[in-house]
Amino acid sequence: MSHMSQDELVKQWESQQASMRQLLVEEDTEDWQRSPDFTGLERVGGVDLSYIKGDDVNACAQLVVLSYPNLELLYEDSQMVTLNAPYIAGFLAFRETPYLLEALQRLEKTQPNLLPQVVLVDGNGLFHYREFGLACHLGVLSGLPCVGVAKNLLQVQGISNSQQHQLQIASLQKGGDSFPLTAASGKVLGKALRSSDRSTKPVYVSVGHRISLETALRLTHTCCRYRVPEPIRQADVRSRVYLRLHFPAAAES
DNA sequence: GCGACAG
DNA sequence: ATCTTGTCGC
Repeated sequence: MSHMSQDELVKQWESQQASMRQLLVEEDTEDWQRSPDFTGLERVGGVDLSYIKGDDVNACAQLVVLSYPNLELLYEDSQMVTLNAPYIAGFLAFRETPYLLEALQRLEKTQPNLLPQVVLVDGNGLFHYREFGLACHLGVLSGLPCVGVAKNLLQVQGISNSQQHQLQIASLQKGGDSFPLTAASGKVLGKALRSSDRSTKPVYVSVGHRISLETALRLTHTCCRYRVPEPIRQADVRSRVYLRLHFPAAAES
């Protein structure tokens, strides 16, 4: 395994994505998802990894669980991890998923009553080269409903950061406004969402697993106090604080 | 060769 | 992802 070239590794990974892709569920499967006000939804998870500058292998994996709809912290877990896989665009999941899964498993083992009913993931879901981004990967392996929320546009399947795209962004008037991200095939892979009235730059929402795009969009919007939805923002903030606390010297060299 | 490249 | 201070506005 360690003698594999990056070329062979990528082929291996592509094949794994293709097989897991068949297990993906792109529709609502939960009762709360059908409710106009998400009645029955009480816990939303957020996951993220924070990195140390100039360090390719040490990172902090973070899971938070917030109450819904008040978005108050119910649970958090920070864990230093050693990364095995390199970052290659289109294969982020192979780098990060193992540690996010471990965090979910620790929670399931110790306080199963706090398991999130849906997880917001820092990265794309279906909006991906092969329609199987990090949020899909984590969703299929955990079995939990997942939503992908990316902060930057991934230019895939004919979708590009063109003048047309910029005009569409400019046309978003208020928080909750959105426009579809349509692949060359005609399939809508995700939506660009103006997440709050104050933010100009949209976030890119896509289906991870066991949720429809419309529901994913509505959920993401209702989780936004700022541009980045609160579960992901909290995971990001708290994992950074953890690194500062445990690796204060990591700011040198 | 040039531009893109989630995190 | 990470590097970083100030600045403008409410």
